[in-house]
Amino acid sequence: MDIVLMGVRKGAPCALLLRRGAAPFAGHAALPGGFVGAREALEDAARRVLRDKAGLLDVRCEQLYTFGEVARDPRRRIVTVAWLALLAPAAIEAALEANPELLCATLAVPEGDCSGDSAVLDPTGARLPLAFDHEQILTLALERLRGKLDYTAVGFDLLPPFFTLRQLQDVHEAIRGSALNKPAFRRRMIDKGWITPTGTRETRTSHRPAELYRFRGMT
Amino acid sequence: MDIVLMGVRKGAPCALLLRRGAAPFAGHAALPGGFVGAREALEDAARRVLRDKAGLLDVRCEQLYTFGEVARDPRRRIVTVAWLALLAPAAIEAALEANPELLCATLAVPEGDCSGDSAVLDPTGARLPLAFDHEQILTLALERLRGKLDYTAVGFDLLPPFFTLRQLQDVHEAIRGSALNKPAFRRRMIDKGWITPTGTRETRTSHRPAELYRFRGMT
DNA sequence: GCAATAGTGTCTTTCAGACAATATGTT
DNA sequence: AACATATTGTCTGAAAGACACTATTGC
Repeated sequence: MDIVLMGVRKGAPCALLLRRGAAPFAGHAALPGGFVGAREALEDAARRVLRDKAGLLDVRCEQLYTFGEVARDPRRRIVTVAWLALLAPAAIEAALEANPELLCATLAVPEGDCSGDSAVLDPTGARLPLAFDHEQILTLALERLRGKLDYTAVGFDLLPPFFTLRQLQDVHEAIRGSALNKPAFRRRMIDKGWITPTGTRETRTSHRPAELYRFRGMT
Repeated sequence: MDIVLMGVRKGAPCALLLRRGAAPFAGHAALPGGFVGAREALEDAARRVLRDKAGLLDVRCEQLYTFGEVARDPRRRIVTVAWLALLAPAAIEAALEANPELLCATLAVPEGDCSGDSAVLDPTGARLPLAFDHEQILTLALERLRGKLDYTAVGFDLLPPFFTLRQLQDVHEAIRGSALNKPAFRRRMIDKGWITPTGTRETRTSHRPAELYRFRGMT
C-alpha cells in the first residue's frame, strides 16, 4: 500500500515523499506506505497511512493501480496497491509541518510535453532518485490526473475552497504542462456550471483583484 | 485475480462467466479467476487464467481495479485484482467452444441510460445472480469501457480485424447504450486516422455491401 | 497617471447533429 | 425495377483558439 500525495505548488505538480534510511534504496526517496491489516479494507489502510504519515484527514483519495512485478522489492515478493491523494495547498503545508521527514518533490514536466516522463526534483532542484518502482507510480499518478482533469473535479481538490479563475487555470496548466487560452478557459469553466462566484474578491494584490469562486459540485 | 472477459454480441455487451458448483454462492455465476503464484507477475497470472479457463492467447488485457473489502469472500480475507480482457467475436466463440462450462451473459443496459447499473442476464434472458462482489466488478468494467471508448482503441479490440463502419458503430452504440449519428460517426472515425479502407467489401449481403476497414493504430 | 492583472467582445475555425440526396449491391 | 443499406453533401449551431479591447485596483 503506497500513497501518492499530490498537489500543485509554485506552478508545478508536486508530491510528498519520505527519504529512506535503511537498505534497500537507502537515501532514495519513497512514497509513504504501509501494510494492509488482515481485517482492514484497502481504502481504510490508505486513510490510515495518510493520517499516520502526514497527519491528514478528509483528503480525496482514489485507487491508482496495483503493482505486482515479482522483483519490485529486492527482499521479497510484495504486491502494492497504489492510491492517489489530492492535496490543497493548505494540506501540503500542514503535512510538511506535521511530519518534518516529508519532503515536497517537484514533478518537472519536460517543456510543454505530454509524454508523461517527468523528472522528480528535490526542493533544491536536484534530481531525486526514487526507491523501488516509485518513479513509475508517480508518473502514472500524474498521467491519471491529467486524464481526469477535463471531465472530473480533480482540479478543485488541488485548490483552497475559494479561488480565482486564474488560480484554477494555473492548476490546470501545471498538470497539463502547457498553457491555456484565458477567455476560452473562463467560458468553459463557467458554462459547465461547476463553479459559482462568491461576490467577494481577492485582497492584498498590487493590481485589480479577481473575483473569488467556489466549487459547487458536479451533476 | 478475477478476469472480466468482455465482448459485444447481438448488439449488446456481454461477459463470459462460470457457474459455481460449490458453496459459497453455489449456483451463482462468477468471473473466471485464480490465485497469483508467489513468483508470478500479476499480468502473467491474468494471462494464465485467460489461457487455462478460456483457451485464449493474445488477448488485450488491462488492469481494472483491486477489490479488498474485508468480507467480500465469506470464508476468509481475499483481495482480488480484477482485469478486463477485450474479446473479438471470434474469441468469444472460441472460448465458449474451448470451455463448455463458460456461459455468455448479456449486460442489459437500462434503455439508453448511462448510469451503469446494468442487469446481468443469462442466454435465456433470465436475471443471473452473481457471486461475491462480481456484479460490482462487471459494472465497473462496463463503465471503464464506456469511458475509454472515445479516446482509445478499445472499440477495435471488440471487432474482427476487418470490419465495416456500421459494425464499428454498432459496437460503440452497444457499449454506450445509446444511438449515434451515422454521418458524424463516420467523419469522426475517418478524421481521427485510426482506420484505413482496405478496398475490399462485404459479401453475402442482401443489399449494397459496405467497405471493409482495418484498424491502423493510434498515434 | 502608471503598472499590472482581471475580465469582455468578437472573429474565425472546427466539429457534431440533423436531414436529405445519391450510389450500389441483391432479389 | 424494387429494396435495403452504404455513402456523401450541406446546413446549422455549439464551442475553442486567437487577439484586442476595456476595467479596476495599488502605488
